[in-house]
Amino acid sequence: MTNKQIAEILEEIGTLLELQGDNPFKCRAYHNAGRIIGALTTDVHELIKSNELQTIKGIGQGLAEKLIELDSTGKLKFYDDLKQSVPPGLLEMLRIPGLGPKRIKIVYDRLKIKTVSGLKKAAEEHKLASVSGFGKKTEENILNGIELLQKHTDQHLYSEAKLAADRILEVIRNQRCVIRCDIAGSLRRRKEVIGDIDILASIKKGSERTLMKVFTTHPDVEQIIAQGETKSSVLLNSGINCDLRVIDDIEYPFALAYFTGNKEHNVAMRSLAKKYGWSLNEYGFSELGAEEKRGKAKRIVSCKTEEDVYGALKLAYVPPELRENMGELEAAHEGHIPNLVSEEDLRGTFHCHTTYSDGSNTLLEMVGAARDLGWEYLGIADHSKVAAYAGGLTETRLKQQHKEIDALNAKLRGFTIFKGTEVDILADGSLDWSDKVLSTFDYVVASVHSKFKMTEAEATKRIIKALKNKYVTMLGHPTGRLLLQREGYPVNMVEVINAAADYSKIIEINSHPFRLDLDWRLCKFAKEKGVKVSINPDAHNINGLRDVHYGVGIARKGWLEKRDVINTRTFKEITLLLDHTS
DNA sequence: GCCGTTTTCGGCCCGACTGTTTTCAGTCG
Repeated sequence: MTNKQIAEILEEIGTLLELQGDNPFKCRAYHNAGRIIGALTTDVHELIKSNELQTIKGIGQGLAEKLIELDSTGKLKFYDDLKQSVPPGLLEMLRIPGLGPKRIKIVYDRLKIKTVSGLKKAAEEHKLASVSGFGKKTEENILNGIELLQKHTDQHLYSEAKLAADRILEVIRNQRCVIRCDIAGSLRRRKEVIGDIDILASIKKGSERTLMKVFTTHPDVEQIIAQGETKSSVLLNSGINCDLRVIDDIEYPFALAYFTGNKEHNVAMRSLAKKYGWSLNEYGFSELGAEEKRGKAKRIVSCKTEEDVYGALKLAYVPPELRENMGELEAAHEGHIPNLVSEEDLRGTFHCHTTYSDGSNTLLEMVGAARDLGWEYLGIADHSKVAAYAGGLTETRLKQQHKEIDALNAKLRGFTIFKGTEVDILADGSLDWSDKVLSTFDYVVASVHSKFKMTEAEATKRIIKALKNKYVTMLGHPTGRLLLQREGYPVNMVEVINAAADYSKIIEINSHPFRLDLDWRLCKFAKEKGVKVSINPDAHNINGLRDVHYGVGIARKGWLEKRDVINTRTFKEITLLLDHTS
């Protein structure tokens, strides 16, 4: 059993105990343990073998015993019993914003409601308001919450979908009958949020059934939705739908382009083909007017790769990320496709938390992980003092952290740790650190973490006031939608970016879900205004560092060129950029 | 559940907000 699987079980135990109304500190102990195990770099199995499990802070005797049972038998009786006693629908109900374990327990105990649909019905029939502690407004909020939940239920983060898809792809690719195989669809275009996974494979003739069998019996498959010779659909245990399509190799580049999309890009490609007197579909180019049926139309242009398909239309290759019919075809025609940011370009990142505040890895561990990624620097930005919920630093702790950073920097060769902070922008737009404290940082990320129900004008004013502070380098998670399935505060990003340009501030982009489409447009506008962006994962552990690869910065690289992103510059240039804080 | 200890039991993160109450509980970050 992997650490990640163990971590998920511990987290779930914590949640189930909450739903049972167990001691909140006990619940927290399980959640803590889950987080800790999830961030470990050593396998739990190894720790058990070397008898070191209980040396980890947060793992005591009780948890150690459970982990040993889990490790040796692959099962945990305590967990299985717990699952039996809590209806699975209650876990689903927890995902409704504004509804927590206490109130779920109340509706379950009093009204015997154990599913989201049951809850919805009860709210619609105003049965909830009769329960003490519930009122009209709560009913409305629950209904709104359910609507929001259902709207996003079929959406998945790029990072999660990519991991799930890679596991399938690896198996398919290794089949002897497979000639070529790729991820297509929105996942290939690296959309921040995707609906389902599309996989395309070309195979040797006659092996369709074999491959479909391999696909539908993959260990990650939870349910087969459809199984045919050219297309099969499954539901993965990650909750994501996955389609596999099989085609002849000669059609591969056309099919790959077709199934990658997006739709608007495909339409534009087809109308361009028309200008050359051709018709383009997922099987190839054919003479206009001769597109009776697949295989019958004469293939008039032979293409081995997607590059050939674009080339046939006198276009430079368009990277999947840009295929949105947002001007990329014109750019490809003129040979102006931008030099996009890639993972290899990243030299470091600025928004990282450690155990000094709410991170789950130590400074040293974070630095080690960054070096393993081949980076040249890491910026540490732990929370400021008002963020007590996130273990915000006191000035004493801050001094201690700076001392530790200085000592490490003195030892490290070819690597630099930057002293940063994620300072709270307080309700009135002032900052949570004094100018004196702010002057001790290499850079300052300023973020809003409180009073989310602001009007757009209030939020914008608050942020712009913070940007005026001469010590602020960067605006943290700017678009104000902090969490999955939860509304944040509206911000007038046009005004904010204009202010960022006026005060030469950097705008951070990162992988917070459901605000990423906004970030994409934001990046484009920022570029036009000459505002630099910084690709930051808002990492809370060493695994989070890698999220930068999945985050908007890379995922939706869009028109972002290397020169527009500070993290991709050489170390020397970054220090220059940071200089304006001093 | 864990942790730390003046060692076997008491404390465990806190402030804002909301909607329900009539002084507070639940939820959130």
